Amino acid sequence: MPKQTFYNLPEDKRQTLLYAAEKEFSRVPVYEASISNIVKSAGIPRGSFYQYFEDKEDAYLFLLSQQARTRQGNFITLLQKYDGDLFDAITEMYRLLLKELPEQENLDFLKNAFLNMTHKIENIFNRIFDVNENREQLKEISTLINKQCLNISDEKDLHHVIQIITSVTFHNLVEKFAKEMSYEEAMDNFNTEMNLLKKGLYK
Amino acid sequence: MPKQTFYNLPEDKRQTLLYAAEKEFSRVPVYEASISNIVKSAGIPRGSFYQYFEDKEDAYLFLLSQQARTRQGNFITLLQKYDGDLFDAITEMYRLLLKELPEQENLDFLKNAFLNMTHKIENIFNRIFDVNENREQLKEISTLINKQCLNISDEKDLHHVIQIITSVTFHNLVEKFAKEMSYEEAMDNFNTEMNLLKKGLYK
DNA sequence: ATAATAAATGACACGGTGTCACCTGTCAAT
DNA sequence: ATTGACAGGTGACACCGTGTCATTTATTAT
Repeated sequence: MPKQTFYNLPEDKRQTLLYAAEKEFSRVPVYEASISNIVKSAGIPRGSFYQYFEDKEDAYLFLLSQQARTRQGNFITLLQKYDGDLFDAITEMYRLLLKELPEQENLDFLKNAFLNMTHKIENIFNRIFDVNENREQLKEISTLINKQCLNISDEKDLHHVIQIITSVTFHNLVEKFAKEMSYEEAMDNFNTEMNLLKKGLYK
Repeated sequence: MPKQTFYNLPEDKRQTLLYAAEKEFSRVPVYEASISNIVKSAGIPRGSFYQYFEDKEDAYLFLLSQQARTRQGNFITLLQKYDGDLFDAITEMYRLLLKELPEQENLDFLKNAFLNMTHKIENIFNRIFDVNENREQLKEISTLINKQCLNISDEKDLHHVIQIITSVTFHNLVEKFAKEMSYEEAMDNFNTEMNLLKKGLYK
């Protein structure tokens, strides 16, 4: 959290600083961003930055959550609009996000936020469950899975199902570590989610 | 990718170096890890490190993929064991992973790998779709959603469904950026996955 | 024995971080 | 008007990490 001094700042100076920070975080991912660039661009001395923020991350998370907050509320509204259809609401939300993105001046900022290491790790994770190593394997898997599955009609669907399961598994794993869950807790969550997924896909 | 010189190294020296790197990446997340510590711990001069690897990330990704590779093959075997039941296979895989984790000497390494920034960003992302702001909202959402949904019986399930959708959405978003997909491509993928999810949950 | 090639080495230039002793401006009390 | 106290401003500095490169050393081929 920014320090009190940050909030005591006159509006224009605060905006200048935030703008400089956003510019820097748009240029490169957080871990490559430098405070030196921010203060240079904002025209404030180095020491002042530390008067306002704990460190680089502090400023970054403030910006991120500030941007997130502007989207608050949308979801409920959309849910009402689509009469409780969760998927229609979320699809609309996703669509809006993608649609607005190219026009958004903070596109690079968001891009960096989402790319930030994550995809590298997900790629590695995908490798653990890699089923695309060669066509033979995929055929084999397809045959095996079709014994059980109702809804997977073609290869594209199979790929997507694996995507879904991978991302949910990944999410569970990250959550387990982040919230320091016990083995039992983690398995319990995982099973609940897998069962929900299962219902839709099985004979 | 490590350079050729790395592979030319005598086995014991290579192991010492890898061990030192793993130790450092277990101590802190990649972006905090330092080459200085690795070379000090491995007892090699700084310049040598750059003889073997491009940079820190290079060594890190090598270690990660090396560890991932040891799990290769498991998945197909499990799939056969469970006669093509995708969920049983993946659940078993997850279970094994969690079960083995505490005994694994590289626990901290894996922990850092999964925590590495990701959860911070996911948390922010969750905030965008935040439906847990207050009980009232959750009730409201629950009522709305139950008009459409078949399988969500209690609040816990609702929470998990939202988790699933969030993580799939998140995954799609990261993928879109990582693979520089067009709007159409991204929406297409997203819709396919949402439809697969939908089938299981709707009246 | 010699040349050629590959690898090893560590000092160094560069750039970034966070701190701290000191400076400045403001404002209430005298 | 003067003082002191205090919040905030400032930038030089100590420290640490990166990647490079000229030089040295080892290895191999001729």
